[in-house]
Amino acid sequence: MRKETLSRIESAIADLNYRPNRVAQQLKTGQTPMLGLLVPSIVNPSFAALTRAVDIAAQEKLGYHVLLGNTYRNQEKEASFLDDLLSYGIKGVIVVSTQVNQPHFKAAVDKGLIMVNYDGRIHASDLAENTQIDNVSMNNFLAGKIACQHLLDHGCQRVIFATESGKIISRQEKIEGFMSVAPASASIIEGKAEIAYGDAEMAELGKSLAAKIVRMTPRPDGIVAVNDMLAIGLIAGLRNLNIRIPEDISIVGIDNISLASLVNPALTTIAPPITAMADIMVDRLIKRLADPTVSAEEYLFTPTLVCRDSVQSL
Amino acid sequence: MRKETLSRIESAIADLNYRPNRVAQQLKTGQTPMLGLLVPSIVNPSFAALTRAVDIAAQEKLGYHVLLGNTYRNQEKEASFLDDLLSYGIKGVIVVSTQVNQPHFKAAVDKGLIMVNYDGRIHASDLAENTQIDNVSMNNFLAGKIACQHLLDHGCQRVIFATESGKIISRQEKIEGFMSVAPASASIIEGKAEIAYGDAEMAELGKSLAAKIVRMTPRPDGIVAVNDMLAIGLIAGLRNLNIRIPEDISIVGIDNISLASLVNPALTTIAPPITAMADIMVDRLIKRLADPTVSAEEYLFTPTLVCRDSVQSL
DNA sequence: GTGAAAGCGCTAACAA
DNA sequence: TTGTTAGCGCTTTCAC
Repeated sequence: MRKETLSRIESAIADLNYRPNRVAQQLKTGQTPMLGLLVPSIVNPSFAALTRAVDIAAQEKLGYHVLLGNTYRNQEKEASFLDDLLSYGIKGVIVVSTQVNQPHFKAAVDKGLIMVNYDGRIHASDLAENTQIDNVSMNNFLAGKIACQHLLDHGCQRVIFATESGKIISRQEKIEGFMSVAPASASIIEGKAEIAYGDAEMAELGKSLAAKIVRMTPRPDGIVAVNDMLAIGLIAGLRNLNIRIPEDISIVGIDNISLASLVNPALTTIAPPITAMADIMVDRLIKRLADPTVSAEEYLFTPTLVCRDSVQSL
Repeated sequence: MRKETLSRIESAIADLNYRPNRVAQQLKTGQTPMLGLLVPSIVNPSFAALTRAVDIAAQEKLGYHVLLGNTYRNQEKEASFLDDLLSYGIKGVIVVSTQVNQPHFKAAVDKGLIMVNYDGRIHASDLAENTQIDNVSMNNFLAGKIACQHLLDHGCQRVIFATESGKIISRQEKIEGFMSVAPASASIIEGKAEIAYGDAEMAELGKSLAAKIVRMTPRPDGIVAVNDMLAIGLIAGLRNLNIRIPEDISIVGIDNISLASLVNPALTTIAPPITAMADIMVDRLIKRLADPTVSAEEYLFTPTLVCRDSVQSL
């Protein structure tokens, strides 16, 4: 166009203080720069950290905003959030720590939602084949294995795995990884948390498991906790019972939430690469939004050990 | 309408699997059931807790969704989020812990955004008069006063107030409340946190202040921390220096984040009534959205003491 | 290179 | 009580 025309337009824009109306834009094009993010509860520090990573990935590179949904592990809330996304014209959603092979998720996919599942709770292979949902998670087997191996390397003889009960796949895989290197005597200790979405229940469970652990004979000298919140509760509970950490018992968590560095002693843990994982999730969504024929895939990320002070030194 | 007509419509709805398109609805009516929420960082537990409270207030009662914006204390991000809200047609926003008398906020209000400020950083009186922004915060003076009084009641003789430096109004008021009941010898100890939006910097500051505190003569026996994260850092730092909490030094925080009950010893703190505060904020937004002539007001909420284990018993 | 017009899916006002 | 239509602000196609 002629630069004269351009400047005429630009002055009109300035004159009228014109801002394009995205709603009209969206009505016309069917596109909106938003993504949905469905988490059990934003108050859980590990979901908060993931939310930040997703927000940055979406916003920084693509100018997309993230519409957050808390499910509080309530199926109706899940279903209604998915419906709302669709009616807002938002077509991409990341679903966190939830079993996405349930009917309401399938229905949403059928209605056109592009979905990626983070930290899925069913076998990824089942997922991709049947449901066209991407799966992104850390290699949980490896996480359990690295954690256990670290304890063994630091002289632990009697290791156990502490977890909430319930057979979701990520827990199962962590346990298998743990068992793959643990001595035959190793055992699993578990209990049921009150509610499964909040922020403190997992730590409360840790406190109650601590009481069980001190009564074990022989007493364990190394614990892998299924996640950091549980590990933090374990530390608090064990210290209350006059167990020294790490002198008497070493503890390794999984997740590397920011709190891990703040507790006393600072928690040694296994860290998933959340920035990279968030990047991939947003990428996949954008890619499949642009071309819905792209098929779902599985992405497995390698976790790393973060050494702090909750494991006895050599 | 005739019930016959109604059923004809309903069967058509079912037939076509009809779902109203909110985007078109919004284009027509100019209304959308969404609110903006601008926080420094969702990873900070106290903002996460507030976000949950706002989400519940908006969703449960009104079916509104919340669009979350993280500013990371970056003015450009603030301004661009406000612009985005406007272009999405979202007209109500809650701005958290930010100085809303800055030009980009005023500009957004001029363009039609209805704003409420939570935990504002300027005098509420300045705000309401000039800018048509509601102000909702806890009575910070009272928080500081209650905290200090609790220490005195439990036999502390040499109390200090620990804070990040910088003269924002909420800090100032907490200090004034503290001073209103503290003995003349009481002092303020402060330091600069590295970054002001994250999750761990405040706790790091606490650790570094701990070193200063042990060197004070006479050594304090009671500390009010400006917020819980600082208090938690203080506890960690002081324990590393072999100070016993609460036997040697008692500590009171402010905020009552969920972590407060998890640290060792569990933190005694001052709790703002965030559910009630979130309810009022959403209410105000809805009310003023419906009738923009309603003028801005200030709401001051009374905090309560939550006793745990970080203050010596009598 | 520029301007005009149709239409996205809905609501609200009006006509039948 | 029911059916029709204009128009929200944009993008896209087409005519000029």
